[in-house]
Amino acid sequence: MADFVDDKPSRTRTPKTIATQQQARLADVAKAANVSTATVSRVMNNPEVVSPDVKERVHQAIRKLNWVPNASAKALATSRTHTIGAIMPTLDHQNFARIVESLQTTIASAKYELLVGVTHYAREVATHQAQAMIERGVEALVLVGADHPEELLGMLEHKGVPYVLVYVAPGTAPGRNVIGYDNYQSFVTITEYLLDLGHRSFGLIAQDTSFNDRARARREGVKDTLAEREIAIRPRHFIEGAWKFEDGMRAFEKVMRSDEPPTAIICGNDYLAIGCMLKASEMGVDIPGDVSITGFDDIDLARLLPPGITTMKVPDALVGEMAGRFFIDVLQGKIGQLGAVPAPELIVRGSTAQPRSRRT
Amino acid sequence: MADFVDDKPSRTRTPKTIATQQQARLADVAKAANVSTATVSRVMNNPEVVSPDVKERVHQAIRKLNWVPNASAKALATSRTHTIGAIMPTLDHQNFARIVESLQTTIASAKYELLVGVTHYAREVATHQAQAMIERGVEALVLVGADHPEELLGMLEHKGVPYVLVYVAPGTAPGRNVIGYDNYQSFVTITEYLLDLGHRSFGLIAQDTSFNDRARARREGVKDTLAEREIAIRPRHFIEGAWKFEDGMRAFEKVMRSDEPPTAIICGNDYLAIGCMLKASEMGVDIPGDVSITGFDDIDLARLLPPGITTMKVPDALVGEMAGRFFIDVLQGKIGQLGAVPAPELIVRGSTAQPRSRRT
DNA sequence: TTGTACGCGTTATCAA
DNA sequence: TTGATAACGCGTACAA
Repeated sequence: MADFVDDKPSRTRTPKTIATQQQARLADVAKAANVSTATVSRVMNNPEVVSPDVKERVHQAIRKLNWVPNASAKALATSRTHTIGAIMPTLDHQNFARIVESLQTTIASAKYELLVGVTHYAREVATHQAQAMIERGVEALVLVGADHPEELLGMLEHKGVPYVLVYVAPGTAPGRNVIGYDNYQSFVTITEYLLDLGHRSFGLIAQDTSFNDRARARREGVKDTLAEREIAIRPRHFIEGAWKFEDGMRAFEKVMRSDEPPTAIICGNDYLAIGCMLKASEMGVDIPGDVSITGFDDIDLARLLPPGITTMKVPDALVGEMAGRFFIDVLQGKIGQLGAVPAPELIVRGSTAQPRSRRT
Repeated sequence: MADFVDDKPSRTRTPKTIATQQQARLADVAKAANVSTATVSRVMNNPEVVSPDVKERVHQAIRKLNWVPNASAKALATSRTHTIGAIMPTLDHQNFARIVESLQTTIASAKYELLVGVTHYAREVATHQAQAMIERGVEALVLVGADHPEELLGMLEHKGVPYVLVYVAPGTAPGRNVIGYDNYQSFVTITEYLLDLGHRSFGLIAQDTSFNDRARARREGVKDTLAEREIAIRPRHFIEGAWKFEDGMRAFEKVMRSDEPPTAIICGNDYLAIGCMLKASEMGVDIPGDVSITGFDDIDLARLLPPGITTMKVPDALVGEMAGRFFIDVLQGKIGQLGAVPAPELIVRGSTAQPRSRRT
C-alpha cells in the first residue's frame, strides 16, 4: 500500500454532457503542473502570491490541457454566481431593448453576465421567471414597474437579492429601490402644455393598463389635470389598447371620425403618436392644423418624422447603466446609492399648435 | 459516542452571500421531513417512485423551510446548466431584438434560461463573451454571422456545445449549423428587380462591412448583378457606414447632391431606406418619381410609411424559434434537424418605379 | 510560498 | 420504496 494510491480514481461517474471529449479539471492541471490544486486556484484568483516560475508552469499546463474553469463549481464553492437578471415586458420596444443593452454592457465590465426574460406583459410570467432566476442564484434583478406580487418582492428581500424596479417614480413604491421618473407628473406636464396652448377638447390613446402601473399613472396624470379645469375626456375619445404603430393608426381614425373630434390627442407613447401621424396624412387630416398630437419617450423617429412629434425625452440607456452600476457597487460591498434619473423633458416639435378656434 | 454525532456540523464556513438569513438546504428539508437527502431529491426529480405520504411530508417541509434548490449545485452534480447563450451585435435593431425575444420564449418552455451578450458589432467582444459563456457552461449558443475566429468555433465543437450561426445562408459555412437566408441572392433579386424596371444608374447605401459578412454578401450581390450588365456604381454613389435612420439621411443627401445622381438607391436595410425617404421629403425629392429606394428586412415602418418601402421580408421571429427548437431537440438527445427558413420575399411597394427616362 | 483536507448543495450508485 | 455515501469541480482555512 504505497504510492499507487496517489491520485484520485480519475472519474467514476460517467459525465452527462453531450461532449465527445473529457473536459480537464483543475485537478488535472495541478497534476500536469506538478503542484497542488490550491496553487492552481491561486494562479487564477490570487496570482500575486504565487512565485513566477510556478505560475508559468501552471499556465502552460492550462494551455496544454485546454482547461476552462467550471463556473458551476466555482459558484457552489463561493456562493457567487456572477449573474444578474433582467425581466422585460418585451424587447420590441426601443426603450426596453436599450435598457437591456446598456445594463449588459455595464455589468460586463465587472464580469457579470445577464440573464434575460421576456414576459409579453403577463404578470404571472414575470413572477414565474423571477422565481426561476432566483433559483438560478442571480445576484441582482431588474424588474419593470411596481406591479409585482408582494410575495415576490418579499422573497427577494428575504433572500437578500438586491433588485431595482425600473420605470417607477421615486416615492411611488416606498422602501423599494427604483429608477425612474414620475409618469404621472410627466403627463401633467404634457397636459398643461396643451391647456396653455388653448386646447379644451382632448383625446387620449393609451396602452393597456392591466399589469402596467406606468400606463395607469400616465392616464391619471392627464385626467386629474383636466379635471382641475373641469374638463373630461369623452369616452369615445379615450382609447386603451396595445401600443404599436398600427394601434395608434386605428385609434386615431376612430377618434377623428367620431362626432366632435378633439383638438388635441395625447398618446401614451411615441409609437402610438407616430401611428396617429401616419393615419392623419392618410386621411388628409392636418397636424397640427386640425389636431395636435403628443407622444412620450422621444424615440429616434419622433424627431425625424416631419413635422416632428412633441414628446417627453426619457433617459433609457441611463436607466440600464444606473441599475448596473448600483448592482456592481452593492455586490462589491459598497453602499450603493441609487441616484435620481433626470426628469423627463418636454420636447416641443411640430405636432402641436394652438387649436384652430384660438388662432387669429 | 452516540446520538450527538447525528447531524452534520451545520455550517463551518461562513456564507459569502449578502443574505441576512440562512438559506435552507436540501439536507435541512430531509431532516425536517425525517427522510434521507436522496428521498428529497427524488421528490423533486422523480416523484413517481416515492410513496404519497412521504412525498407529502417532504413537500410540507419544503414549504415550511421555504427551500429553493440551488441551481449551481444541481448543475455541478448533473453537468447540466440549463442555460443557453445568445450574442447579438445590438438590441437596438428590431430583427435582433426579435430573435432574442422569440428564442427566450421558445427555450423557456423547456425550462432553459437565456444569457444575452451585446457586442456593439465588435468581433473581439463577441469572441470574448462567447468564451465567458462557455465557461459558464451554456449548453448551446447563438451567434450572428459567420465572421467568427476559427478557434472559437473549434472550441465549441471540441466542447460539444451545439451552436447556431444565424443570418448565415445555408452553404456559406459548410459543416456549420446555420439558420438564415442567402443575403447575396436576396440582393441579386432586388437588383434584378430594379434592372427590370429599367434602372441603369445605381447608388448603394450599406452598413459597415467589417465583422459583418451579411453586409458584405449583400454588397457583392448588388455589384455582381450589375457587373453582369456591365454596370458599376460610381464611388461617390456608394456609401458604407452605420445603419440607422440618420445615417441613411446623410448618405441620401450626399448621393443626391452629387453630379448625375442615380435613378435607384439600394439600401442595406430598412432603417437606411427610411432615412432616405425622410431626407427626400425634406429635400423635395420625389420618391419614386425622382429616385427609387429599396430596403431590406421589412420592419413595421416599411409598410406604414407612405408610399411604403419596397423591401425583402425576412422571418426574424422564426429564426429565434427555430434555433430554440433545434437546441431543445439536440439537448434532449434527439437528432435535431435544422430546417431551412423560408427565403426572403420581395415586397414591392410605392418607393420604386420605372426611371423617369423610361416612362412615357 | 505551497500543500492538505474539507465544505459548497446537489445527484446518483448501490445496498437494504 | 428508502437510506448511506461517494462523486461533481472548485475555493480556502490551516498547517507546513
